[in-house]
Amino acid sequence: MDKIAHSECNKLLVPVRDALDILSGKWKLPIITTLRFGVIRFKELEREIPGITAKMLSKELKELEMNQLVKRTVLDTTPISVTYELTEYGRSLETVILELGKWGKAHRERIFA
Amino acid sequence: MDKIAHSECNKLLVPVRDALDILSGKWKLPIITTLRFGVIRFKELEREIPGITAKMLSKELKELEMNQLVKRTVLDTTPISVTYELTEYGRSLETVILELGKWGKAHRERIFA
DNA sequence: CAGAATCCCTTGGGATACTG
DNA sequence: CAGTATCCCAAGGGATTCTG
Repeated sequence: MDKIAHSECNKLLVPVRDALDILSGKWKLPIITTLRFGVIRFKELEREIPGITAKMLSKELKELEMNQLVKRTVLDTTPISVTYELTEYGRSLETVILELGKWGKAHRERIFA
Repeated sequence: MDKIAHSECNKLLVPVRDALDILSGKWKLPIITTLRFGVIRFKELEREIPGITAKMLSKELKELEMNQLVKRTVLDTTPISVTYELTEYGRSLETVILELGKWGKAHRERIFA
């Protein structure tokens, strides 16, 4: 257990934390997976994700947009409507989510057995 | 956006959440990556992970042990010492952590550019 | 040494009401 | 419709003290 180990350890840890932060929280995952189905309006998202409040939805979408994972589009209707969709980049999360799901599925089977 | 979509969505979501829960929190990741270096005693872990308190270390190790990721061994010394190590199963997390790290690294480069 | 117990503060997130 | 503002509560986690 030396200092070298630590600095290498941290080099690994920081990006892992970055990825984890993006997926963390109660609602990021439901929002992302719902957006996999296409271009969806705010209200529609709110209805599709049981239990979420407008406040949380708005806040999480803003974060996802800042991370370039989601694209926000304002439509000039009356009243206005706003749509959200995954960016091409956002879809790159699919791999890592699938990997998490694979491990989680195996884990679940192992623990309940 | 129909009901079918939702039930399939949830089938995916639950295991992903399971995996995420295991990695979540401030200290699980540092603990796991530190344990990659071998069999380590409680106090030594506490020293190796800057900022962690005994309370948090104890609590997180207990959770990891419950999930069969970590093995706890009590040594009959005076005073007693307790060692922790990753189980073979615990090492299976490496793949998913690496996957997260890969995405996180690319993301970091994308955002700061 | 290896923790458990206690106290306290900060953060995540819910409920409700309001606005352009 | 698409949010924002405010208030509030529960959980996560830190500091300190205590024990076998």
